[in-house]
Amino acid sequence: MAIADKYLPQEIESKWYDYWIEKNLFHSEPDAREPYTIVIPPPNVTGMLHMGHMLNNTLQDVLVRRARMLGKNACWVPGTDHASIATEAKVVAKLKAEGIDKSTLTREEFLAHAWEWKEKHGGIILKQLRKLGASCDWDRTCFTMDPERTESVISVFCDLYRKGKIYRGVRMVHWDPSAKTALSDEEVIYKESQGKLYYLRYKLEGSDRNIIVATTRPETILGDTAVCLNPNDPRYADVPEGARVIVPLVGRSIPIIRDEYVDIEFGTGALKVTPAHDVNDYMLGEKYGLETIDIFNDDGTINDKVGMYVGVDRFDCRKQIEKDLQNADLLEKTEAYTNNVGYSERTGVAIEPKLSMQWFMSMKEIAEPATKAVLEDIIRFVPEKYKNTYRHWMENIKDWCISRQLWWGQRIPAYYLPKGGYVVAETAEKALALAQEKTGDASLTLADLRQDDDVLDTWFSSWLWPISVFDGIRNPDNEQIKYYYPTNDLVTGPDIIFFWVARMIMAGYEYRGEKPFGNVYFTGIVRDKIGRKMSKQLGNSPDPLDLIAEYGADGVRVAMMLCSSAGNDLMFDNALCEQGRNFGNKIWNAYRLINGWQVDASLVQSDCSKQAVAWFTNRFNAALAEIEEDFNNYRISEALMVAYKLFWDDFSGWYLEMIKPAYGSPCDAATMEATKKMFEQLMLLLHPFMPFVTEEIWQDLAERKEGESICVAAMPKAQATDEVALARFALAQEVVSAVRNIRKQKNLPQKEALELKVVRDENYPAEYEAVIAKMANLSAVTFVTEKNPMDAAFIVKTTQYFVPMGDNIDKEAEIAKLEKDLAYQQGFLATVMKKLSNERFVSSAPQKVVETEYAKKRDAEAKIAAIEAQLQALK
RNA sequence: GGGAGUUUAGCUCAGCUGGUUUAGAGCAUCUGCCUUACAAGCAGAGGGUCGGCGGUUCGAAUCCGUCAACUCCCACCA
Repeated sequence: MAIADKYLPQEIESKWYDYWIEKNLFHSEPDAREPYTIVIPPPNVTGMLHMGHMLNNTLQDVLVRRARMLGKNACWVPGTDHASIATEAKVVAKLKAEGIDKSTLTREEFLAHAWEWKEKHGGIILKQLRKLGASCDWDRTCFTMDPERTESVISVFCDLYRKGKIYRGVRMVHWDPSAKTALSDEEVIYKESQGKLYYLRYKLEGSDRNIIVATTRPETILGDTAVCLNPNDPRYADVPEGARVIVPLVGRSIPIIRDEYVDIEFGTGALKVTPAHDVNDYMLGEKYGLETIDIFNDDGTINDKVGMYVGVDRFDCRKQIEKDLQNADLLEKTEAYTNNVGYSERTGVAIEPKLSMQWFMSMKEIAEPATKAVLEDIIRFVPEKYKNTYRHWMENIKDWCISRQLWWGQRIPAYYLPKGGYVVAETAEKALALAQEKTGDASLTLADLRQDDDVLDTWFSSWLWPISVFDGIRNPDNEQIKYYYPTNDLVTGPDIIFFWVARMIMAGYEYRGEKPFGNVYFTGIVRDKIGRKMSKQLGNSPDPLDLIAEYGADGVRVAMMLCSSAGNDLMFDNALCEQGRNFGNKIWNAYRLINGWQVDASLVQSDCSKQAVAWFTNRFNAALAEIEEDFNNYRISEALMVAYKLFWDDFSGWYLEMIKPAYGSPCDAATMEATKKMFEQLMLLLHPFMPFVTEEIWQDLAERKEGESICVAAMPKAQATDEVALARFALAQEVVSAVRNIRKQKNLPQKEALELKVVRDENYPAEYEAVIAKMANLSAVTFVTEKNPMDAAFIVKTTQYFVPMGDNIDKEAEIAKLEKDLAYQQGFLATVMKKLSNERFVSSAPQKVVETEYAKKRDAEAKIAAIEAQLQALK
């Protein structure tokens, strides 16, 4: 197979993905190896890949591919989430567009449409992940609403019910009038909204006096059942006990109550109490036995309880009431007011607090082991700062409203009896048996039972995900769950720490007695380059598939990794994709270079090549150690940057240039072999980041058998490095740079070989002389003892070097340069001396630190002496 | 209202338990090169009183206090 001249990622990427799938390289089954498991955060089944997914799944793939190459049995389980509210909303909208109203359909008819929609759009996102190179075990693809997962969810519901952890009751819940369902606390997003504060006149009965009440929601006066004053408010001290007021417009007489809950400072110190539509009012209502008047229909329009504004939407009603109050002279004034309003996370409409019958799960007890696990680092959060957030939420956890008034989802397995009461069971048949037992009526039939209409919160199925994907709920002792659980890493966004992460931990301890994962890596939010969150409305989010088409998946992956440090938001810029693609191009061309060399077996390896091989081997190991350390700390972008520089600067910029034969000349066998070996190692190292280009080259580097792949090749392990040798080589690199600099300044062509003279001392890297000679294009290196006035000079560490310039020397410029350097060295020496002349520093600083200061002093002094000698020679 | 975090070069970020040349990287910028692997490149250069002020210390980007700006989370007093 020949490598193409031009790097065209699109041409290799789909080829290798197909190969990996065909050879079943991502499939995992339990075996003797150590498992490495990740479960994917399941995206919405009908969703499309966005930049957040891109980031998240690239990270997971890097971790999984690396683990696989480290010899672990890597298993990445993919799947999708049924996303009940979001999906149901989409289906309702689609039906509406076709002229079908959901309310005209039966549950079964609606679900048929929903499944059809799911079949049509479902799983597109998983196809898109393949383009990215995601090495998921596709045979294991799960869906939160497939039969296995559904059965698990229902069995957990029944189990928790039997344990007394699930109960049903009327509570004030967050109501979404668009989706017409209750939501959990976590599904409400509070946003500052510009509104008005309305001052309404409530006429005191049997008096001319008005009590002025300030409210942001005048339409709720329809549901007012009291006005509350603070008992310590002197302004109302004269209002008699048992006094009543008239609700404006409505004309209803309601009592005045007194409670210290009311803030004297706010508004007029008088609060209208609407127990059906405000959480705090509800509590007051409970305390004082007030009537509750629910004035809204499920869709947020006014109902017929009061007989006014019937059928009017809540926001239209507010406007109308304002006018009507004004006309009736019951509106004292209005003023601008900013307050926090809750909105539905899914549909975006303003939440209505509403009293309703819902199912809840008590959380306090189940939260305890889960809190402990994170605080004691049994589960490690990366970055650690999220431990605080987690702890705070867990320690103040509230009961979870798990019922939703929707159809798309797992239907609650509660069955109501004809004469009241209900039973909970996994199946209708079991429910019937229970019902017969409970009522003592053996004649009951299935038709007599009515199943609860509600479905469960989507998170009530995804919280089981790390267990349910291995069937660990239904078959707790099966081989799969025993082998793969607990999983290793979870990669997700901090925005779902409560929705999902916390609850999975709780489910893990409740149903496995063990953590669900060892580490949680929290990604940041993908923003555009000026820091705005990427959103559809702003149109600032690139389509990941377009990016892949333009830059290749490897390039986009590199882009994502380059700008992501754990827990920090990342400013994404297309320029990063360019950088990623350029890196692929660099790798490609480096390979083309060595691939083009002829090997002459009779050639003896040059000194330069020998030195190059030894050095790069050393350098590679140093980088490898760094990368291992970075991975241990989940510093993925730093690991990539180390590998990037290793390949670009050290390997391509230095090593290849050192061993490169003259144009048209062959390479010796030893160097060629070593180079190919190193190239292969580099490909292995880079493979988790750039799976496609590395596979293409790896396949070409040697004869491979059918079915072999870099995916399952062994990752190199760091060997000991010789730091001293690396430091000595760095000196040689400095010499080369200095000579190049002289060339540049004197405008000398690269092709013209120069002579280098050295005042040799212990800091001259003689062992790399051949390298210096080749890289700086030197005709000869000679040793001298002093400077010739016609030489250009430079110093590396303490060693003086000269390049004869003939008549090309610019004395003034040389002097200026040397004097600048001298000033710097003198300044530096001064700071060192300041420390050393401080007695307290010498006596209290550690010996080692003092010694390095003395070493700096010696170096600086030697350098200054050398510069001064050169200056003198010039003058 | 409570809590957490951030602030280092034009941009994005490293800098881990204070001492390793008077602060690093990548990108961008500038200069010179179309040198037969790569112009998606090569060679070189410039660029920061580490948000402000104060303190601890022999020594502070690093620890403490304080102020400022920004971000996020939680709570939800109409």
